[in-house]
Amino acid sequence: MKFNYIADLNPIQLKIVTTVTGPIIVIAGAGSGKTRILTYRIAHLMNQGIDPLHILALTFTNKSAREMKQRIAHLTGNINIQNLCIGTFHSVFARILHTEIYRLGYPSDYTIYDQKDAEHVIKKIIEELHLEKCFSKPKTVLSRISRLKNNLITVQNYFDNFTRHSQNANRIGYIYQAYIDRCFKYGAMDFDDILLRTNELFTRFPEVLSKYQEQFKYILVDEYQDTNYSQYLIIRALASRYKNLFVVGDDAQSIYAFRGANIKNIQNFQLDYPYAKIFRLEQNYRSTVHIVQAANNVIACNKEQMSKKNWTNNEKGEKIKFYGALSDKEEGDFVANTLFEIKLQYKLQNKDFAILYRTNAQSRALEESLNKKKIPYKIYGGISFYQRKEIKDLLAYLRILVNPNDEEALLRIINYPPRGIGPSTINKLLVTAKNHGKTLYEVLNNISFYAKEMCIHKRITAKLKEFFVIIKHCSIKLAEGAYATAKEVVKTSDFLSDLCKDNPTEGLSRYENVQEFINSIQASVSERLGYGDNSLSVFLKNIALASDIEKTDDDRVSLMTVHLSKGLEFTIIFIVGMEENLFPSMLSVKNSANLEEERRLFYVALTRAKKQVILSYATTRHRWGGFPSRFIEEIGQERLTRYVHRKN
DNA sequence: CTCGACCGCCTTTTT
DNA sequence: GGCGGTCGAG
Repeated sequence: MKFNYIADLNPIQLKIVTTVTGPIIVIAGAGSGKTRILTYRIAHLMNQGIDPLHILALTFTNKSAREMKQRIAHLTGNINIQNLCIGTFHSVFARILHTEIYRLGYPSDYTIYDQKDAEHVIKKIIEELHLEKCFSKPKTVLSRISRLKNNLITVQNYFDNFTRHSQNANRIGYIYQAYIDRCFKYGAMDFDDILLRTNELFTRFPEVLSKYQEQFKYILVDEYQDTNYSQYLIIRALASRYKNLFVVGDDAQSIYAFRGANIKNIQNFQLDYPYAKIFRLEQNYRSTVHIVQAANNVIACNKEQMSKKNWTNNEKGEKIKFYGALSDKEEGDFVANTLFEIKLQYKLQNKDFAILYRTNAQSRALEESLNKKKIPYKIYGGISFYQRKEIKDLLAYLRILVNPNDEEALLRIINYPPRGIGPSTINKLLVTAKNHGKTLYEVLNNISFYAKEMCIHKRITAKLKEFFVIIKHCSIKLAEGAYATAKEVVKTSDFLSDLCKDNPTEGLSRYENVQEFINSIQASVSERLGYGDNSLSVFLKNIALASDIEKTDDDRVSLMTVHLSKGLEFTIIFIVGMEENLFPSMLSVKNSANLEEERRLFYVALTRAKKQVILSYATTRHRWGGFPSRFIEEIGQERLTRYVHRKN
């Protein structure tokens, strides 16, 4: 299979794509053809006769993994494309753990906890240790623990080196210990555990590491500037035998420090691999001169950065536009109206436009305005489909069937829909389980035996039995697959009747969500047919790591946070909410490192656009509102025009 | 002891 | 504007 490297790539790109072995780092400016490099390189490896089984490509989002796979399939004509391992760190290593984790005492059908699940476990631990006064927000505690895990700091390590006789630090240590124990007992892992346990696996079982070193002889990492220490160690371990490690990144686009991303990973690559070849891609093929220069002006305000000169041969284009609105509502109307006009003027499609914002909460005002104008849109991210209450409830039923130790899931549904099992009964159950060293599931399974000791009413015992019959009944269906099981859960748990109770319209949409979910199971199961795996278990892991159901690719305006927009491009970009304390966020302005990350975030936003960027802010907004962002000034007068305020 | 209604909270960003 | 927590009724 051949494709035309020469015509599609510039000389540097060609060199990068065809240098097959050894460590390579590419510093790739925005719009410099990074995705093209990655896809062509993988296609080239395959054309050189390298078995796709030996190639591992790690991306930052599932979406980019999917897109990359499609492009490679296109380039290579589909040879063995399904053997190619492309995915996010989390999805790739979750899959590896599925086969290897038994070595660490976890079940292969382990459950993956999302942030809300993890927060809830932390919350219960705080309550049990009576530390509510010290830590009112589980979220904060979880993020501290997350930092420790991402830096592979064990509990012991933490107590030895980081607590320094501070009482609060010690308390965090106790919660950390309890959290790890509990997750292990539940057969559960949070997102950080997937990376942490992979490291543990590779360290404790060299033969396992060796196996995957042999499998993944060629490793490619996208968005290397956003890897954390835990991810860095995994890559280093896997690549240490063959050293065919190819990383791409741009320090100017590092926007995940809050999640533990460490910019040193990219800066120190050449220390780890002294013979690494380094390439720079500085020509921007995406944007106009005005956009590239505006972005350069903005990023130049940062002190911490590797120097580079991004430039373009593209047309000059139009200046960045800036509009001041009176309210968030009016800002939405401005965006909808302007979008509509530009679309007619340049004969564009809806999907040529994206509207970007700093926080998910900003999407609502935009939705209303777009609806008024009848402009179809799609919101990415936000409260994802799988995080909706009704879906999480249904998921909890499925989780408990696959992994009976998942107490978090069990507690979620033991009284949902309401069946008369309240907090005090649940507490008795927990105490009994603890006293006998049993799991909650085991106690329920044998409730007649424990009922007397627990001093519960016959009526309540009956309720508990009734509940457990539902669980048992559904687990019989497991053999028939995920789809049949989910349908059985909905049927026997009386799930749907509860949905419409309070609010008929909202209830209907919840009902539809459940329907859609069931359908998606069916689709996913038929897709996966023949894998010979417990389909429900695999399905649950996949959706824990997927952010959303992919909708069909129709003609809609895209709405998303700036974070989610990284790696994407659109003809026209709107960036709304350009206000001090919103963008940059108020939590970042006190600290220069955080402010610089916000600035990189704005840099990412600007460089998504091919032809035009339109900025706006509102003087009043639900909570904040106010003054134009400092970033507006940083664009530079020669790149910016301000709208004269129109009265509508 | 459980359920449902109401009140007040808080709002970065994500695998 | 959505969620969790609290309080009063059954």
